[in-house]
Amino acid sequence: MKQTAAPAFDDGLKLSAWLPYRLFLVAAQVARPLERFYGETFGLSQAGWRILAVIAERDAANASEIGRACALDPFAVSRGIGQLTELGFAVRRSGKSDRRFAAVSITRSGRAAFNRIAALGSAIEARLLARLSESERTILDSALTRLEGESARIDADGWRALRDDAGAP
Amino acid sequence: MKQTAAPAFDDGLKLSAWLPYRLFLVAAQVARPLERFYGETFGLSQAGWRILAVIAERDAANASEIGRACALDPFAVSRGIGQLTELGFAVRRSGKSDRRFAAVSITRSGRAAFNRIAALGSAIEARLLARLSESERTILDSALTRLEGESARIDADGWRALRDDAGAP
DNA sequence: TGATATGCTTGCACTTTGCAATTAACTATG
DNA sequence: CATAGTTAATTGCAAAGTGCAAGCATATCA
Repeated sequence: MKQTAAPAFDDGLKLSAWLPYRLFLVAAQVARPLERFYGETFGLSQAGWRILAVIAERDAANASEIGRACALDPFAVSRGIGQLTELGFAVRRSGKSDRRFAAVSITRSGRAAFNRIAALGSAIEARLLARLSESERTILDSALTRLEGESARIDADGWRALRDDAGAP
Repeated sequence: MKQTAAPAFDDGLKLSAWLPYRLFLVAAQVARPLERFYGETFGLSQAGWRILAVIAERDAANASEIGRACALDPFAVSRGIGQLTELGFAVRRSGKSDRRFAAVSITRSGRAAFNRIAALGSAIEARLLARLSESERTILDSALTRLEGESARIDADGWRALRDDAGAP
């Protein structure tokens, strides 16, 4: 059968108006300059930065805690920690009671790097928040909390559950 | 110098409360099941899906229009179109007036695939929106419009501009 | 008719990712 | 106190994705 340009009707999904795409777009556009900065300056990957941010706020985390805190699978966490230790930004010591759990901590120079990256991160957030009113910020905050919960459920349920929602396409 | 676990103060950035990360998290969690679906079902990549969505709503787009519409660079667009044509979801014809511009159109089966993916996409969006009140949706919509604009500017300005904002870290 | 610019594509090196298999450490059981 | 089973983390490798230089076709200008 010859392939032809097809005139036809659509599901009404318009990419630029589809909520998940809009969220993605803001996140991606804003992440790019930051990523460039820590990539060029420290040779840090995205996963590395996320892990660095996690261990900057809790001391002696193990890999699965880190993974949970920044939505990375164990492989990515392991590699990210490897990168951070090579850069001298983190140290692994094996856990006290159970030595399967590596206790990962940030180093002095890791914290210095974190602070420099976080300063840019905060500047980005500030520029975004400057476009919102006080009440919009409050509403966005509480809405995002619910969206985080629902999106986690959607992810966990998988697409088969969605197909049933949608009336089995 | 020996690397040691470092007790110290921080920039206040907490990953889980940082707006860009929160937006990213929702977008990523929600994208995963959809990606799995179109990957397993059609062998489509993320870029492929975005392009498919774009050519589903405008007929005979050229590569740079597509790129602008879904935030992909020309390389990614070219490869994505390649994938779509291999799958029989799109056709390239060379443009009428200027033959450097290839006119890309969706095919009948491309539209069928789009409709099935879009049904899931709409189901996802519906589940997210169900967690918001009517007024929250309105506010989120208008807030996102401004955030999209600001994030595009942040991206365009690059990180050096941010450093100046932040007080030169 | 060059010379230059533009839109797009291709090839190639590099990085990231997904997954199976492995190691190491702990736990429960006969 | 073996030993079989579980859990946390790591490693190796193939596949997929990305970034960039160079290339090709077309168009425009001098």
